[in-house]
Amino acid sequence: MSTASERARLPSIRDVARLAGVSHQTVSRVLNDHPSIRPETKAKVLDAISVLDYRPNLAARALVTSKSNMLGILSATIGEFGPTSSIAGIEDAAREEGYSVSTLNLPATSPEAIGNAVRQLSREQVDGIVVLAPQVRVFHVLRGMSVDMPFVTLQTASGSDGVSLSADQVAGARAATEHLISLGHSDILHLAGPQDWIEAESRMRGYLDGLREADLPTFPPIRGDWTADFGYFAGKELALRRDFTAVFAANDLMAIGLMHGFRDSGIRVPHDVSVIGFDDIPVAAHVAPSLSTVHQDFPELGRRAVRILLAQIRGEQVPEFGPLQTILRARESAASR
Amino acid sequence: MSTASERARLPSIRDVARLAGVSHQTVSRVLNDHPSIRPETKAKVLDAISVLDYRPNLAARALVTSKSNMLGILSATIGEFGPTSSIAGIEDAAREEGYSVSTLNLPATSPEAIGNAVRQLSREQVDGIVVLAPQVRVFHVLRGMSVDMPFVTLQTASGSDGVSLSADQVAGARAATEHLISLGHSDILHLAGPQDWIEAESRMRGYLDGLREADLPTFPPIRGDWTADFGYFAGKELALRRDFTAVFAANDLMAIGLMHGFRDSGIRVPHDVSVIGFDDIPVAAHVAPSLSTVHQDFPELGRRAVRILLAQIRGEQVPEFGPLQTILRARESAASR
DNA sequence: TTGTACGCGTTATCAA
DNA sequence: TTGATAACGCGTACAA
Repeated sequence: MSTASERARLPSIRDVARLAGVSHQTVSRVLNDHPSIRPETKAKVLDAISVLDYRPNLAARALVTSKSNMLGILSATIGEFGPTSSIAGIEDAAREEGYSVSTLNLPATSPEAIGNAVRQLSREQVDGIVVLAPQVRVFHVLRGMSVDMPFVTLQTASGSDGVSLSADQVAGARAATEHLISLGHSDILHLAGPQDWIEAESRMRGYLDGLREADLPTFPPIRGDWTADFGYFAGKELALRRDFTAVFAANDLMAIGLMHGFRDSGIRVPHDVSVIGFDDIPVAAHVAPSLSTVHQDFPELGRRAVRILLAQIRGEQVPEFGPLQTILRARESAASR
Repeated sequence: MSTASERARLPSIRDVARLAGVSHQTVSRVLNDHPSIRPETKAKVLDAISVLDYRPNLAARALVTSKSNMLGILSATIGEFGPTSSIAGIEDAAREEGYSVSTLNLPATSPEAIGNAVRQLSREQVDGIVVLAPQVRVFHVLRGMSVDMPFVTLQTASGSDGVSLSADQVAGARAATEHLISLGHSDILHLAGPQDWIEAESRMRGYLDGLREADLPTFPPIRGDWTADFGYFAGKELALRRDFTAVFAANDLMAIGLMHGFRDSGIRVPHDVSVIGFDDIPVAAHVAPSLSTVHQDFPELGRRAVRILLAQIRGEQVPEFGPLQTILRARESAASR
């Protein structure tokens, strides 16, 4: 039985050097692919490394280089499908590039909380931060506090000149709206996301653009909170006014709740009212009626964010991505009048 | 405009010492709450710290203490609701205790992949690991390779003597089964999770226990993959045999897909067949018919894991938690015959 | 109660 | 191509 106190010290670069019969500095050069090193020396060193199962101490390396090979994720989402999928993409892409990932969930979106979070991440020496904080205010606070570190936001706020990217939410929302229009609907409501959310704004804009283009009347949006529960209550409320034949919900969860509310109020979807959502969550195709929605590739978004961030960190040319395509998935919940 | 090259060096412990007129060691003592230090000295130091906005360099600290104040999460799940919610709980609890969190998604469950992942985390000097790798084989590999670090698994494999915890899956599954029995069903199928998954085994055992207790016939389980798509195809298949009146699906996603498959086959839920799921995902209450299921508190699971892990790391008494309660949520999809 | 000297494991600099 | 030496910022041991 080995106890903690007996635990042997891990081999250091000097142990490797001793075994290989070189200086520790030569070992360091091998580790960092330094060009000028004789092949046979390199072989000896690599040999010693594998014999000792040596692994460089990342803390020591971070100390001297003041680079941690670590990326931070600053997240202000609770566990929704989209952001969660993007985070997986971020982590995978980062690991592929040899970076580890430190995740931090914002407890609040107050400027102080954001400041603390960034400071914490900076204390951890992360080389860059990916921000998944879809609230507009987080975005502004971040810009205001002049973070001394490269960072990328996954959502594009309007008028942002910083580096950021996103799927083309506006186009997707517009496609959803146009789909409803093409089915013959002219009185289309929008069940929007919360006031402060960038995505909510984009999707609402797409909705407004679509209607305006078709010279159709717009309605003041209903402000939701992304949850299915809210959608349900909205459905019950909307059942009392019947001045519409279709609803575009800003996400699938609200759309599913909405259909439930309609169902409980005797409104049949799509017979009486058509519904379309956004995100294409895994159950969208399986609810009754199956939910028309707009698909987007969340993990790819995360991967792109990492590529941009790493380019910034390394001082390389920042890649230009076109907007990530969204795909309309027409299903049963939206039908012609 | 300040460029990277001009970026000032962050203040070090010596800068603080100089400003406070003490030695860097005294500053260190203040930072670590050393008992013997004169209040006025401490005040001077704290003052200097705030003037300089000094923050200790974590890499340097990690180097000298060989503790990183960082926890690792080893995850082998793709983005399902349960594990994702638990991860959020882990992160929050860890941050509250002053630990940062490094997440690593397993690309595969092969022994090599697991070994690499653990080594990577150990290179990062994490002080402990929370394992969310619900596959039995991951569990075994981990036990076999004698990890030189404290670790906790979120799932309890049968016969495990290591530290681990989980909600009482067996009891929950049994409650689900008994619910169906109490509704008058006697021919109850089980749509199980994948062979290798600990949760799948537990839920199946609960199913079997429930039926055996009631002296009812058991059926060979159908092995699914947790996805709604699989549930759908299972529904279409099962529609061809009508030797059952109820199905217990091992998770909500499969249950929802299953109901879809039944619907497409002309089988009405719950009129012809009752269905019950597991997990209580956010849409469960809103699909049609609303899905009976078993609720569990995933974030709390994560928090408990952190508490256990930290106790191990600190050499404290490891807290004993009772099994996390599961709660039956009876809804429309399961009805009496 | 405080300070000095040293070492943690690595990379950078300069000389050989 | 290689090696000696000096940092990096902090905590620990010991001395004052």
